[in-house]
Amino acid sequence: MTKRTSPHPTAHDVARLAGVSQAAVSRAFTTKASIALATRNKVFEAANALGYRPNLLARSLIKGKSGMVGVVISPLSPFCMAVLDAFSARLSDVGKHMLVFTNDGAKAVDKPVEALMKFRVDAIVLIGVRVTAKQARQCHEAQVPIIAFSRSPRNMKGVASITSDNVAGSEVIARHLIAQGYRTFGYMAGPEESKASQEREAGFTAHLTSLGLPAPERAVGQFHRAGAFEAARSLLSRTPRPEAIFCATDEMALALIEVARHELNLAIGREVGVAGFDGIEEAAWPTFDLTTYSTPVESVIGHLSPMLLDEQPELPLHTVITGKLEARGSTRRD
Amino acid sequence: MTKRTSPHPTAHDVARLAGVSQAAVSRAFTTKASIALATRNKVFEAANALGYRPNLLARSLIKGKSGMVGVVISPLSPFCMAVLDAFSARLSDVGKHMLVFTNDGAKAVDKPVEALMKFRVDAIVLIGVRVTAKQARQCHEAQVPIIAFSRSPRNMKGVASITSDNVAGSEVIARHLIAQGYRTFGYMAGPEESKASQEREAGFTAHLTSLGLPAPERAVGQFHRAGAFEAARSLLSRTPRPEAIFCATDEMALALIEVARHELNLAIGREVGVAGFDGIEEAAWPTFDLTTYSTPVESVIGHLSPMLLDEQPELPLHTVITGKLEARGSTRRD
DNA sequence: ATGAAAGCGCTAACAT
DNA sequence: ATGTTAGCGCTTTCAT
Repeated sequence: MTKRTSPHPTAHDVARLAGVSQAAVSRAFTTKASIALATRNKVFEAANALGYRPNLLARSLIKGKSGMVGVVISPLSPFCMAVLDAFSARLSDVGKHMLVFTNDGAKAVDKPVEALMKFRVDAIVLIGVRVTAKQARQCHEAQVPIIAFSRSPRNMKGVASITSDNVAGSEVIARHLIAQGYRTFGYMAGPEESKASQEREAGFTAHLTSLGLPAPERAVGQFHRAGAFEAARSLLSRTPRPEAIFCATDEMALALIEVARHELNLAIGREVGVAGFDGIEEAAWPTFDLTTYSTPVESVIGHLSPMLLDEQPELPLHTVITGKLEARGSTRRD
Repeated sequence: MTKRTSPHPTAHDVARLAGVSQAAVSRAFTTKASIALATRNKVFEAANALGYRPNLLARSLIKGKSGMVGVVISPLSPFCMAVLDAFSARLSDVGKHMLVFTNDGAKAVDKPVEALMKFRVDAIVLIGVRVTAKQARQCHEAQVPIIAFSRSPRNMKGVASITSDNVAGSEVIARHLIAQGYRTFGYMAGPEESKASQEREAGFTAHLTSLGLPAPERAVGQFHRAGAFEAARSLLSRTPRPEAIFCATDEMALALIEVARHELNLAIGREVGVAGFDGIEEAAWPTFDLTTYSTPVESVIGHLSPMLLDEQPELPLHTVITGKLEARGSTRRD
């Protein structure tokens, strides 16, 4: 078998070899098409001999949709990568495919989104990146649903969103920190324009002040390691030093732990409490043992999938995912 | 503007509005097509008003190639993720796109590869996954170049490959370990069928035995964290314990460090030397300070790109990338 | 420089 | 159940 002649044999080639019509070939490769078993077998045999593969581009052209989902993701974040992993697995389960762009964090993702539209993707998923309102409107007009996860403007026309319960989660962190005996606090923020960072700060601060405690010292860590190092140095060198520091992401919290330990020789937990947000794998590593408010990835994916499969883009517009406190050693004082 | 009527206006719609032929619209969107500036402007104006976007699926159908590169990647490895990041950036630079599949490590990736072929991807890149010889042959016959990076069988017809200099690098590690005063050794392997792990072990062992030293104790860590934990416990509890342990990947080395520190209370470097391979970011973190032989990602990408752009798939069949020893605290005895 | 016409490889009526 | 026909939205000769 496989004595191919052209690099990409067509349904026509197969039809000729099998002695059937080209349409029959099409049917043979379509589940639930009415075709006699005998013909189907003839077709498969011929197809096999030629190394035929249905051209999905042609199929997509007719169907008006490609079976591909566009993904734009900010590269360097571990949490986003975890979501991407899980999402990818989920997609192959339902026979869809992933057209992926990574985007340098800060700038808006209009260019990649534009490219995705030209490929007629069935939907666009934004992971940890922002899109402009203009672009969002265009997607809406083209009837391409766009779903933003994490760090995205809410209430944008045509953009569904999935987020962690930033406010509530941060309040849980605050409560936990206080229960552990810490009394003065710091907050390490992401970029100022990040909705997620704003909400986490708000939830954290609100709980503190509601108890008559002072608002946290703050520094901006930009959601990445380099920025977090800077911010950590700033936060940890204030006098008096905050007794516990809440970082807007685990990734930044990890960086802070390293600065505290290796540059300032502080005992994590006892001399300075550290908490993060997201629940990335590394947080659970014994080395870090980081207290965090974790957003279960499976839950994110669980909410994502129906939005992609259903034809109604109007179902759950803004979903908030409830996470869970993971109390660990980084907030243990003794 | 943008008073769209259909969700996906076609070149025909634009032509009608602009009062030109449909072919003119096509030319307007083609660089280096002969078209009068005036017409082009009329077309752009109309296109803009309608929210027209050329359908790349249709274009691909004609051209016989899609402008997409297929990527199959094993999910959980940090090193592979780093390569993916860099590769993605490089691809957008040249206007190509990435159709991504992740694959549960162990099993062969024939299914994803098959799917990619149906989308008429221009090339397939395998990152840390293996493909069967049969599948490779089929790609070759379909004239879809396939490029394997890391962990892939060499000398497979139609498969170009890029690998680290596993043997030489591991020898460098051995030499370094000996120079630091370690005399008995352990090796943590990946899956037995992994070419990369085999080569790293061979290079390491060969150097030791050439010096009359005993071959290393070994355990299999499977290239992932869970496996590495097991292997680490096994390796570290042998009597006598190896003075230094070389792990086939940084990821596994990190796990070993955690076991040594937190389960066995060993001082890394002084009581047990640890070295890895790859040069992932985490290795440089102060907490780990892991000695490793690093493969520069930029170099990988640098070799990958020409294979994708050139039309000759016959240029550099098997590329070996030279890395560099990063000597750090995890192999300092004092 | 521009339009008319012929496909790219496939699916989806419509016949039979 | 099967063949025939007409497109999907675009690029590309070929005329003009």
